[in-house]
Formats: sequence, C-alpha cells, structure tokens
Amino acid sequence: MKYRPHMSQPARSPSPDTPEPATPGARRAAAQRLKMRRELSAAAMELFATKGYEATTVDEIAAAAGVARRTFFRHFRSKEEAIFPDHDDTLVRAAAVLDAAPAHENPLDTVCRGIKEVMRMYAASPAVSVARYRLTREVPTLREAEIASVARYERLFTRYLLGHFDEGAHREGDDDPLLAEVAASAVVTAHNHVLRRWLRAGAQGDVETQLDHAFEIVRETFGTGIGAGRADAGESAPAAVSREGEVLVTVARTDAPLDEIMRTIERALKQR
Amino acid sequence: MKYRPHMSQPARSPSPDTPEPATPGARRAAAQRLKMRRELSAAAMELFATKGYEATTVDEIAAAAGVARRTFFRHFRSKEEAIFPDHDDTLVRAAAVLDAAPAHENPLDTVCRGIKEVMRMYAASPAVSVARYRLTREVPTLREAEIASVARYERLFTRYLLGHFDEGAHREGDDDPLLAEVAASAVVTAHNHVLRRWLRAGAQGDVETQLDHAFEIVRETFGTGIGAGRADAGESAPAAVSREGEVLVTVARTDAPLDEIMRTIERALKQR
DNA sequence: GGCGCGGGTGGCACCGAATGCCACGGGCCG
DNA sequence: CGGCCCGTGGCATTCGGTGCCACCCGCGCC
Repeated sequence: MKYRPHMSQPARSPSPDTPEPATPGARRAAAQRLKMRRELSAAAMELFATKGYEATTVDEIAAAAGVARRTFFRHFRSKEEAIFPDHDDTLVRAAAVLDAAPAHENPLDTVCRGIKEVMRMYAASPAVSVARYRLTREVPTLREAEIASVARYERLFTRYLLGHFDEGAHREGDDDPLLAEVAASAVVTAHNHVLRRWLRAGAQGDVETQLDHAFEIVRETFGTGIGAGRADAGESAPAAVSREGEVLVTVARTDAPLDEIMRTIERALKQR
Repeated sequence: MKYRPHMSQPARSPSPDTPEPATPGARRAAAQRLKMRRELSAAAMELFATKGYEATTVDEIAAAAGVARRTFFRHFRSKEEAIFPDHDDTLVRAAAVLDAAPAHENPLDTVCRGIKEVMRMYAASPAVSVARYRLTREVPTLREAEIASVARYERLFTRYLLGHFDEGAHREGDDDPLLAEVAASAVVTAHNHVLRRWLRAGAQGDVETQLDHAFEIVRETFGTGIGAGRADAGESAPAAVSREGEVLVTVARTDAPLDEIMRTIERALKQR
C-alpha cells in the first residue's frame, strides 16, 4: 500500500559474488570499487574517531572522500557498514574454509580454523582494529552491529557442526543440535575473548597463539561429544586445570565411538 | 557542532527504576504507563503481523492505539522496542535473581536460574511469543535486535560468573575470564536453542523441563567439578570408572602407567 | 567516426524514524 | 483555588536510507 521497497540495486555491497570475475575489462572495475570502499571507510573512521559516530553525517563522510552522498550508499548498505567493510568478505572466506576442510578432520577443529580466518582479518590491520574497537565500545549502535556480525559466523559454524557431527551414530534423544550450537558458540566466544583482550592491550603480541591456547581449553571441555580435561584431585575445578598430584578426569558419552574416546583420553594423557 | 542529542527525557523507557514506587498517588501513574505500553505493543504486533514490519509506520501504530505518534516514542525508544517490551524488565529481574542467590550455590546453577527467568517471560504469553518469533525470523532488523538483547543477558552472566568463580583457588595461567565467558554463552545458547525449538513447535509442551534437560547436558560437559568426587582413584587402582546413565566418568592418576589406565577404561566400556 | 550500451556517478525528491520544544489539560497538594 | 507535576498533542527539524533520472565515460559494433 505504501512504498514497497524494491531493494533493487545494492545487495551486492558484499564481496564480489564471483570469486573469479573472468571478464577481461570488468576486473579493473572491481578494483576501482574496492579502492572506493577503502577510501570511504578510511574517511569514515577518521571522522568517527575525531567527532564521534552520531555527530558525523553521511554527507560529511562522502564530502571527505570527495564523492556525493548517494555514492556512499552505493558502496555501503548503511552508515555502520563503513566501519566493518570486511565482515561480509570474511564470512564467505570462513565458509570456504569449512567447505574445503578435509573429510577426516575433527569438525570442531575445522570451525576453529574457520574463526581463525576472522581473527586474521582483525590482525591484518591492528591500528584500524584498535580504533574500531574503541568506537564499538562507546557507541551502542555499533556494538550491536558487531554482535550481529559475530552471530552470523556463529550460525555458519552451527550449521556446519550440525551437518558433520558423528554422521553414523545418532542418539535417540538426539541432543546433537544443542551440542552443535553450544560448541559453535564456545568457539566464537573464545575468539571474541582473545580478540578483545588483544585489542584492549593495544594489539600487541601474537594473537594467533593466544587463540590457539583458548581453543585448547575449549577442546578440553568439548570433544566431539566427549569432554576430557585435567582437574585437581579433590576439589571442584571448572575443568582443565593442572597441578601437582593431578588426576585425569574424563567424561564421555557411552554411546560415542569407542576408539574416539580412547584417542581423546590418550591425547590428554600424553600432554604431560 | 550539529545538534548534540541531549538524551534528555526517555531512558526510563525500561522498567521503573524503583521496584517500590512508595509514592501513594504515583502508583496508578505507573500502572497507567504499563497499560499504555501493552496497548501500543499489542497494536504494533497486530499491524506487523498483518502488513509486515517495514510497511508499518509508527504513525499507524499510534493511530491504532488511539494516541499521537509522539506518545509512542515516549514509551518506546524505537520502533523495534515495541516488539520486545519486556526485555529490559526481564534483564533487571535476572540480575535480581543473581543478586539474591545463596552464597553456597554453584554459580553455573545460578545463571541457569537467571536465564530461566527469561524463558518464563516467553512462556508467560506463548501466542505472542510465537507471533514475535515469526517476525524475527523474517525481518533482519528485528533479528539483530533480539540478538542484541540476548547479548545483554550473556554479558550479565559473564560478569557474574567472573566474580563468583572459585573465589579461593586462582590459577597462575588464569583462564577464568575465558571460562566464564564460554560458560555464560553456553547457558544462553542452550536457552536459545530450547526456546527456538519450542517456538517452532508452536509453543506446546513444557519448556522449563526441556530447558532443565539442556542445562543438564551443559553441566555435564562443563562441570565446575566433573563428578570427580564419586569415583576415587586410590593408590591401589590406577583408575576408577563409573557409568551414570549415558555418561562415563573416569578418574585416573596421571602417574599411573598409561596402558594400564587405557585397559581399565576399555574394559569398563566394553562391559555393556 | 557515429552509435548504442552498460555501469558508475551526481543530484534531486521523498519517506520515515527519531528528537527537541512548546503549549494544553488533568489530577494532586498546599 | 492557584500552583505544580506529568502525560499528551502537535509542530519542526535532523538525518539515514531509497527511488529516479540525467549525465558521462569506456567499450564494442555497424
């Protein structure tokens, strides 16, 4: 009855749909487009950092980049997106990582490698990431936008885990969907934790190593339906701690494949 | 330089700051306010369900509720908030649950009770929840808004867990912040999973029981003490194995010969 | 060369969400 | 009864976002 938005033109704001343009002349066009995105994003970050997010209008961003307001919205779906220009790209790259994963790999390891792709995107330009982090901490709108982005990764991983969980052995109670979701959220949460800590510290140090350590802890509490960890002898410790006179505690589902249980236990034991 | 939004009046759109108004005459005012919120929210839901979210203007919602457009924004910070009128309230109630938790209670159990408060809010009006669910599935804006709300609960729980994790025993490596975050996200994710499943099924059946079951699974993999007390690894035996329902619990001393531990476990597993 | 064609651009108009401001009106208290 | 508080209505304004049209530039084709 009213206007019925046609959503005609953009929706290609994200990464190029075809990873290989193949068209001879159209490649420069894509490069030009990317360059424009970078310039607009840089101008936006600059303005946001100096005079604040809300106080900065799209007009000013466009003017700073030397283009018209209308052009800005041809490259970004919204004002927020100028701060996260790479999330869409990274999402498809993460999906590609999952897609190209070797069949024998533990699905949990696969999604860990997937989110590491995200971490690499942040680590690729530490200065920008730190500035962006400062912004997202202050402006609620941006915080929610980032949360939404992270949720997209999480859903991707959840779907993947659900499709690669123990193809053969299905329980009747079937808590697999729950476990997939929880595992995906654990991996993503670990990533977020390490990332934020790294950003708060000014983006110094080796994030990837820290991330791997976090994954180690997550893996210790989750395995594919198996949780194995080291815990103190007498007391209730939140799984995965080591100390003298230590004891290995294993919690395993009896219906999980036997050899996988044994492998998990063996790995945990040999780790010291 | 521009307008510098004063953010003067609302920000009390959420629940009443004072749980006890105490003022004799001001109580009816709060009740009136609540009633208005309900009416506006109902009108909004009705319109959203019939003609869609984007196609519905705030003017129409206000008109349907018999008030002016300006009044709508006195009760809701935004158009989206009309769909989630109870989240702010529920957040403070969840915080109250954490606050009033007995000191001896397992923090993980406490946050489980906290999020159960959220579940109860959904369960209180199943029909509305289902309609809202349908909307959030379709409209990206609303989906992101809901994700943001959920993130607020998660942060609340993370902070709580961080403050109540094993006050005494702190490891030097100190992965507690990570574990707190992961645990909180696990609890919230479990809640989301059960909730969505329940809503997809048309809000039939006992959600709370399903939620408890999901908590059970989360507790099994997370622990805060993985049933280490039940089976003891004394000097005589290299490993003690006990099976509880679907789960195998093993406690083994790491200084015992590896193959002997493995043999003990294998024997116990095959004994099925 | 002229010509059409496709894609990026500028500019304009417009809708609608959101906020500030002021004036009205109805309860409540002194 | 006259003040006060507060919710409300209505108006004006800013600004994000979109549709539409005209323009221009590079390319291939007749």
